[in-house]
Amino acid sequence: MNLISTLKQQTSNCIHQLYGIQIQPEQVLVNATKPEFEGDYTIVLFAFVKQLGKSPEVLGNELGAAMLAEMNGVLTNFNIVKGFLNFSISNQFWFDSIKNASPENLLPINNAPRKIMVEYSSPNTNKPLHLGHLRNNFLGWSIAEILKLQGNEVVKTCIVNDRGIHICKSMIAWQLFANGATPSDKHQKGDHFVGDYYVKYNDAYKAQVAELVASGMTQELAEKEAPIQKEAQEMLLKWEQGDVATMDLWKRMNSWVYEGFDATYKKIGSDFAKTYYESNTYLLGKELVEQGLKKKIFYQKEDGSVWIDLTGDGLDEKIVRRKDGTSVYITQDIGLAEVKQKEFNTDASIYVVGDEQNYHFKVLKLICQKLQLPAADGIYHLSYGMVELPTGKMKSREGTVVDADDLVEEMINISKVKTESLGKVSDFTEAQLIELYNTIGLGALKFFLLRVDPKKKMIFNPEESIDFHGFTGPFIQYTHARIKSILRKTGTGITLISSELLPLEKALAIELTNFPAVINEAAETLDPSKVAIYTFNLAKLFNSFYAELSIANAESEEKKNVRIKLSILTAATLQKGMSALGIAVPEQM
RNA sequence: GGUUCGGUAGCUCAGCUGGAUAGAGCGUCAUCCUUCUAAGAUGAGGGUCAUUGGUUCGAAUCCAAUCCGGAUCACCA
Repeated sequence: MNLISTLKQQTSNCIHQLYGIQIQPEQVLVNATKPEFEGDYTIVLFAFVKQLGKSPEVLGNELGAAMLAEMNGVLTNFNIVKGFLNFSISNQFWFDSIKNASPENLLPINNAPRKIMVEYSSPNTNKPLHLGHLRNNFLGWSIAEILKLQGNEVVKTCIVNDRGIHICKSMIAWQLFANGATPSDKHQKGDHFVGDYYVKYNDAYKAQVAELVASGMTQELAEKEAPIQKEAQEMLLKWEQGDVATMDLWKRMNSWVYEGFDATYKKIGSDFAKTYYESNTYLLGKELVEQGLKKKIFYQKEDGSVWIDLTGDGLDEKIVRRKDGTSVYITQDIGLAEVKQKEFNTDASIYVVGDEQNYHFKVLKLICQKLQLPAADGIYHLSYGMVELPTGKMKSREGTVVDADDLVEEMINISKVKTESLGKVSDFTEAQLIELYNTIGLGALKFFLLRVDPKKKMIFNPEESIDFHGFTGPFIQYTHARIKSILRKTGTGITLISSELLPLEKALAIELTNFPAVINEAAETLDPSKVAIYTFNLAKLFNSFYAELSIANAESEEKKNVRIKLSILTAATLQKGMSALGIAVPEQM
């Protein structure tokens, strides 16, 4: 148990002993004492003043004395300022915490590990990945890692939206405009190649609509009647009927896309225990719709389409099968939920999907519950905000998307230029340099996307390149490399006897003990930004410590050893924290 | 219009289970490399916490109303 929990528990115990009143430990507010006051931790007394009928002064003195007796050796002193009870922690306590800690025991202890699925990435096969997908991929990966660090078993999965009208659009455009060209003919990544035909489809569609409107048709009707649109719809129908030629083209174009995706995934470090394809799950979805229809959970309209009425739950009516019998988005997600649960039998299933689909997941969970699927209660939507440009939302049709591959490449290039200009790695081999540029470039990008609260939308300005100073990945990577450099010189074989800690040493010791709590909090709130902020603060604190106090030339051997141990622990904690964000830390940079 | 998320320094964001004088980073200005990696450190400057009202010993934080912005309420996925 960490010190803060102990303090809460003891406060609860002491109040019970003194006044016979039960206060839950969670109700006790323990803060780090503000620097301008004496002490390390503060208990806020106001909350109990009324309940106990004591003045803050009296309560503080009685409680303080009781706590001091109870936690003899840990607490050395207390003082009261207004309603704040400040405790000083003994030097020995912090010294022991440094002494007993090691890179192997940094993580929280989990007595009730769970099996959790994290589904993320979920691309469509009609366009390449963009900046928004990167946020998704990094978030999904990071959440999985954080849950693992917390001691859970994690299964990473991906659902590929490989079917549907949007794929048919690319296919139609390819048939019409490609003259049989392939990605290798054009020296293009397959996902980019196919994405270009999706754009071509939209251009053609727009042109046809404009033409029809010019000939006197209403906009609304023109949008329905555009010939290319009808072709796409027919193709979807043919696809669902298993038409051989259509299936062949579909498989061929998808294989191009997958090649492209694989290259990107490899570069950014995304991986999956299992990849699902919507083309495989939608049929089960249709089957579940059939069952739901029999159980009268769904109902059929006159035109043959199937619906569920969720107005009783404060939502709307929702279609689950079209009148032509084809399935919609939610149909396949119902099937997928069932398939995943059968295959992995997880306690919870986290879907990393943008907040534009909040409604969809509300509906999905509700339908699964009504169908009494075992997966239903474990469904959790990790909703994240869109990445926007200063000019507004990214729109593929208007050419304002930031392409994932381009951005990654650019980041790696910038890190190369910066590294070369600093000239600190002249002893690296060519292969080591390439690895380093990747580590720093991706580190900057991942940290940038993970450092903000997932649920908030964020703004990315392509004009201003992502920073390498301050609250950034490279700053933390640099701090790590710097520590490693020092440790290479000082060695790490040390024995700690005792030492009076200086303020900066103590501050570092305190911050280090917070790591398990941070991991737990990030895991519970599914929020990697908590880890990003913590690692940044730790690195910053170390840098102040480093600037102020010499490690190799410390005042005494004992001091030197304490600082080496603090350095070892800081480096290990930074490494673990960054790994939770999917970011590697170099030994030298 | 319903639902929902947000509005904190010039910019990007923390802080939100109510607690002491609201914090970082970037940018601006100033200082520090013959001494462990300056991708660093130290300091200065910068705020009607959208607005109004309420709850309370105490509100950026909770409640209500209003204003502004996003998402969604699709037979797109």
